[in-house]
Amino acid sequence: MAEFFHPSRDDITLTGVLGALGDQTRLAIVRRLALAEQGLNCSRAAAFPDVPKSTLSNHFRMLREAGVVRMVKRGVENINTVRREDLDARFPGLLDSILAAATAAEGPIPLAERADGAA
Amino acid sequence: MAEFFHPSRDDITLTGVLGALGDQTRLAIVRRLALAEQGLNCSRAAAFPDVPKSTLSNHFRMLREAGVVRMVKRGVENINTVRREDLDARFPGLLDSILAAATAAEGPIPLAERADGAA
DNA sequence: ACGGAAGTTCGAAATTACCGAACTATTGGA
DNA sequence: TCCAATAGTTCGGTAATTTCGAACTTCCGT
Repeated sequence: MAEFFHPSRDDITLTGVLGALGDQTRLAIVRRLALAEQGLNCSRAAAFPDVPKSTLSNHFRMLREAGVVRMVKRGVENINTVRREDLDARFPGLLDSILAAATAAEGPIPLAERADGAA
Repeated sequence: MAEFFHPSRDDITLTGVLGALGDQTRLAIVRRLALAEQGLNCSRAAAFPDVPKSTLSNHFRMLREAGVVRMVKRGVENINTVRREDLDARFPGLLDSILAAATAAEGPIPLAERADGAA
């Protein structure tokens, strides 16, 4: 399969980003990715037992096409990272304020859901 | 008609707010409302000739139910204001960073679209 | 080559958004 | 008081989007 499509930095739109993050599942994914240093595959970034994987695949595609997440194939898995530099360059402070708001309103990501595998 | 439903401050959700603002029309409405000192009726806040009024009515309802906008009946019109205090209390800095990102990425609201009637 | 792991794609069903038409409520004027 | 205009809402059908199970593809280890 060919590489994934990613919008260039200047093609990232504010409403696109807000819409992508305006969903519980996708926001949770991005929160986990933001915690991870080196990127996470889809299964680790989105370990929600109740959400079918086809739905999760769609969520990752939405995040990618909105310019929030970069996806790179590595073997059998896709490594996802938050496009922090691009987002910070285009919308300074936005991502941090959203992540801070998520933490303030909903608390830190529970340990059981931590992507780094820490117990 | 009864009063409009508004979520209490603590019932405002982050994904609700982001979803409400993740739309060109609704973000433009909120940008205008944020500029206005004393609130605007729907027609002034959303002077988009190409958007039907039933659609605009739905947009205002979404903004209201997400907790972004407060609506008060005054005579034949509804006065809309951004719920700035509630939003700032619940998600400090979020609204400002979104408005700043909108201005940075799309520029200031054009004079012809200014809600204060200034030429 | 086989089997498992990780995701994607497809298609149908469910949900949601859009918009024209009709309706309600309020105000100002004849 | 009655009429018309203004400002929005509601309703109903259609269009667009989202969801999700099943089948498929790709890659890696054995």
